Amino acid sequence: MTMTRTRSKPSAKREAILDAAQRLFLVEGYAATSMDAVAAGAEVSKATIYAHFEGKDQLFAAIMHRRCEASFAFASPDESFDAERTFTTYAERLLGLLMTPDAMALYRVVVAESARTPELAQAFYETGPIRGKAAIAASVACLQARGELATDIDPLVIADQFIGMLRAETYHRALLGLPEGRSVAKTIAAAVQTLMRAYGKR
Amino acid sequence: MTMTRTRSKPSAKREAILDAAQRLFLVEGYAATSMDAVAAGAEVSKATIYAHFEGKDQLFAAIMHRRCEASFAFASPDESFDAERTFTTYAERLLGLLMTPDAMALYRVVVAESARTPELAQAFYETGPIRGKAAIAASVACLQARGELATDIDPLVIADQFIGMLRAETYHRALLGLPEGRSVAKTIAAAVQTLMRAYGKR
DNA sequence: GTCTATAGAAAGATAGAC
DNA sequence: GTCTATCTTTCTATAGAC
Repeated sequence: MTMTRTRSKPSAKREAILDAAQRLFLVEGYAATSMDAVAAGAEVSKATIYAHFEGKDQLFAAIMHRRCEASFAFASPDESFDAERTFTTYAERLLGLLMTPDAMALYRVVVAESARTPELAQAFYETGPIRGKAAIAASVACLQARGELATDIDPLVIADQFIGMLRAETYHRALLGLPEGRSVAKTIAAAVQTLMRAYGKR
Repeated sequence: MTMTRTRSKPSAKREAILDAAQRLFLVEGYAATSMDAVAAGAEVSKATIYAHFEGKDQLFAAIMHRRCEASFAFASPDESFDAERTFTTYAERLLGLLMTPDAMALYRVVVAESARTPELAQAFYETGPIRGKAAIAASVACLQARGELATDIDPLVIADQFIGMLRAETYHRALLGLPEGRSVAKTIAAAVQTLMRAYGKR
């Protein structure tokens, strides 16, 4: 009752600040978001923000952690699926996540700040991409053990290549705010086909 | 002799401004680079910058065009190469280009600004990535015609997937400023192998 | 913890002389 | 075209009352 650790008590104001900051950072970007705007959005005074967070940097870091934790909670496909269906399911889930406006906006800001704030980029990479990749690699290893995929290739390499193909043209255009090129469905189908032709055992 | 079109006369001051701006934008990022800093770097007054460029936006756009034109001048591999060697050569040239600190810094800024300046992202995409992709797709079509690659696949799809695999983990980590994971050489070898296993005709 | 009010610095852009 | 000097705005951060 006497303790008041900053992190443990999610006061209403604190949550309001986080919500407003998330909305603004992801829509406007880091530099273009002012603390005044966050204060206005949270209907809170600026001084209150500084009572809860050390500064703009820390506030953004808090947002990023929150988003990554929420986003990359990644259910694996059913283990009874064959290789093709496993890949397809992963692809749909991954792109469904990555193509979210929020996820793309977060990624834009992380990329932009990575040159000046490597810790941020590292935290992002470890709570985000690495977990997705590990999940896919684990499934690949499982499929290899079952004899559905060739075994003379590192599961991590397959996972990287798969994610790379999924993040090619279609995702890339969306990230840059350009009109859609190839459809997501075609991108997925093509990536799955390539991996199956290269490493499938049927 | 009487004409003084802004673009045609590359005055020394103008070049100095562009050089200083390029260095600063790519190292510090767009937002973190002030016009004062550019002026100081170019040893020129701020007013002179505004005499040559409409504002910060236009200045950055000029930098980006200059870089893209210079970077993506992309020689195709020898036509006598087989598929494997063609892919490998492209991969080395492409990653040699993309992994340049300058190229990564430019890409970071373009990504960051794309949400607020779509024209910039579009100009980048068209002077940069699209040209690289078209060059690779053309070579793929040529290899298909020679019977070295399967013909039941769109050359553009192969080009996209190839670039995607090359830009996966290794490049991605570098972009985010993280320590190197897999080596560039291994990434290239693995991507070429996957494409050859899937679509090679030997 | 929360507010009002403001400090203090830095930014983008321009006026006017030469 | 180029400069010096300055305007105006906006930003992060804080002091001090409650």
